[in-house]
Amino acid sequence: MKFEAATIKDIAKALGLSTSTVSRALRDSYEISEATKKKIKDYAVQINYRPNPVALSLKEKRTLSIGVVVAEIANTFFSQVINGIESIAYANGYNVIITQSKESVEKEQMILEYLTSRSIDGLIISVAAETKDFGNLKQLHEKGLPIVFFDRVVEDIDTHKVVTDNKTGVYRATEHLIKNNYKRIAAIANNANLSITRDRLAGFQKALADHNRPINEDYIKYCDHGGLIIEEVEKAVESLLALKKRPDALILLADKITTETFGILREKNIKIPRDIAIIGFNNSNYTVLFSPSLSVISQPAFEMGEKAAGLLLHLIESKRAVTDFQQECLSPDIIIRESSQK
Amino acid sequence: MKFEAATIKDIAKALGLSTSTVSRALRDSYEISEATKKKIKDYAVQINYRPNPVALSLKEKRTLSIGVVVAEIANTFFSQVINGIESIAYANGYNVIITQSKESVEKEQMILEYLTSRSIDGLIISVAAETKDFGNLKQLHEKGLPIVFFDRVVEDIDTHKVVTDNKTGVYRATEHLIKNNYKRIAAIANNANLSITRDRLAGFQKALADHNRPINEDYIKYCDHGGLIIEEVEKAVESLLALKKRPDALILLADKITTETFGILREKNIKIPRDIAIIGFNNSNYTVLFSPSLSVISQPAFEMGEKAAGLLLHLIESKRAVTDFQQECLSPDIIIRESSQK
DNA sequence: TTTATTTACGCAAACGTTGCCGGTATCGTG
DNA sequence: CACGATACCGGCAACGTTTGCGTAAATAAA
Repeated sequence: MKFEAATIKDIAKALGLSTSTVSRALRDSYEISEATKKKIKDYAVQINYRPNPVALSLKEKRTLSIGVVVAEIANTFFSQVINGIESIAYANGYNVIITQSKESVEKEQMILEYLTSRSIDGLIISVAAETKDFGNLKQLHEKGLPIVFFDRVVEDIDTHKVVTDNKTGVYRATEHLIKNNYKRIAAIANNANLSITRDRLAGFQKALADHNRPINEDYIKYCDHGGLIIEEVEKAVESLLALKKRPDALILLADKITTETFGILREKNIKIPRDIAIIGFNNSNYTVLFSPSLSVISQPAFEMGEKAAGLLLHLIESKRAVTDFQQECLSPDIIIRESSQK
Repeated sequence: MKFEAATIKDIAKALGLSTSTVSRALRDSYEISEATKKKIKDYAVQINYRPNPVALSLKEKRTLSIGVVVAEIANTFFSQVINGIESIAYANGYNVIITQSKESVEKEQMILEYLTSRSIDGLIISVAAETKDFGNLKQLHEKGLPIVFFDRVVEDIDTHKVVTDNKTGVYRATEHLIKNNYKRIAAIANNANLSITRDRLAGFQKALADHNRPINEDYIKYCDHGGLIIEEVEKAVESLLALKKRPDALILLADKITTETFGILREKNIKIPRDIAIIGFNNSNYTVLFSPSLSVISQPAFEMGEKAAGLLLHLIESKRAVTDFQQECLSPDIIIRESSQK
């Protein structure tokens, strides 16, 4: 099954002209007479001619498309970021290729392989939870591929980054729990590799320290796949519940972990917030419909996408190598609902 | 900022060979001596050579990528379908370009313009709610672009289609409401243009008829943007609530409409299911966490994606024009929870 | 009328790759 | 020793497009 489209050659042949004349006419060159231009343009419309972007890319060495790698598009946070990216990209004539790593280092590697072998002009990425070795990303960056990180950034690659102020966000959320008189606050975090995990835990521990609470390592659990595997969340929750001094509040440091923990606690018939209070990261607008309604730390996802795309386009279109990289840090919203107050 | 990658020419020049020799060596042609092959391959590894897919595409007239158009990736149903598509596509060496129409006919048009101007080998699409005129899709199809429809299909374009058995699903859901003794059952549907709207309403009306219930047009409301605009859902709900004979049950015929109606009713402090029962399409796994938990019609989304991708790849790779098109019809799951029974 | 300038177009190369058609050694066979 | 066969490699064209350069004809200036 073939899908043959009209080319500039077809037009040239049909009209007895050269391809260069046709090309120039379509681009409104002054070198072509009005009469010829009209003839060519009319015929182009008639046969519904579209320039071949593949040929253009080969010649211009650019594809006018940018690659986006997220953990999972079903995650509301990421889909909102993508919406932000698209809004800027489309407005500037760029297309967006969306891909998901599913938190897998192998899949991420595959995706990068495909995206970067010259089919994108730049990359916006939030790295997979599993990934420890950023050698290939670093290599791509050194070779000159414009990269912007968002959310989960790689600290030792020097480029633009867009993040939420995770530390402050978690600090305030923890403080909220403390002020509501919760005594034993535990945290379930994403993979310890991730920048967001470090920042969020830092906020958690600082809040505890500032309020003279002990920091107990037993009260911090990790889900290495960001909650993508339900069992790891179950294991984390159960090990917390099994503690002799059982926590009376949980702070959940990743979107998927938040909703899954909620589901697990309901399943176990543990009353929220009476038995255990919870607050956690989440960008879904469904959480208000939960029972009890869920207190969340919500990130300015759309804005993050816009910012990241803006920075990337700037990188792509700047003639000379950029050396002055910025780290945008946006404030999260803390939305207090029923799940975190008695 | 440039991102220059190694080419076959670079290898040829460095080793004093011709590009054709290098090309053949890399593809393990018998015409090249083992010694030369080794030299070339070693050097290729050393400079991290990757074939340029853009050049390949131009030459081979195929891109090994397929385009996917959905209404909104944030919609769980669509993201599950995408996961299904990806699983099949990747396994067959194809890449997937994900795009969203946001139910807008203009955006859909733009996307199709980009995707089809020779940068994809085939298309999987669920059309936007707004779209009435399928002329361009039809044209693309006639020109030979392999297309597979899923979910929202276009009846008068003859190609493979993958759908849920919407009529039966809604029939059974409506029957469930009837059996639970609900008397005045209303429906809120998506745009009347859509195939799914027709099928779902058909199931609704047949169930009513089969149980000797009157079919009242006032009890059917439409949201032309599939619930993407919250106000249209509010308007639909309010006009139903304003009826002298107010409905005691709602059946919601689109994913987004379901969750939004739920939110609106809660906002209005209308008790579910005491005041009004609801059941509706939705694929999110959060609905079980709602209060009350939500009864839903859930579609086999992942499987739909797999099927659609399989059919598309078959279309793409078949040598001769395919004329025998099939319509796969998968059964939905009806999950009864608290929101639809007293 | 001759010369200079403009107008309007064609030719060819290039982007990176593959494949067809060659060609030149080297080898084996008679 | 002559011949064909084989092994190994290069040249060229092509995919669709743009662009620098060349050039003929048409027009303007002298």
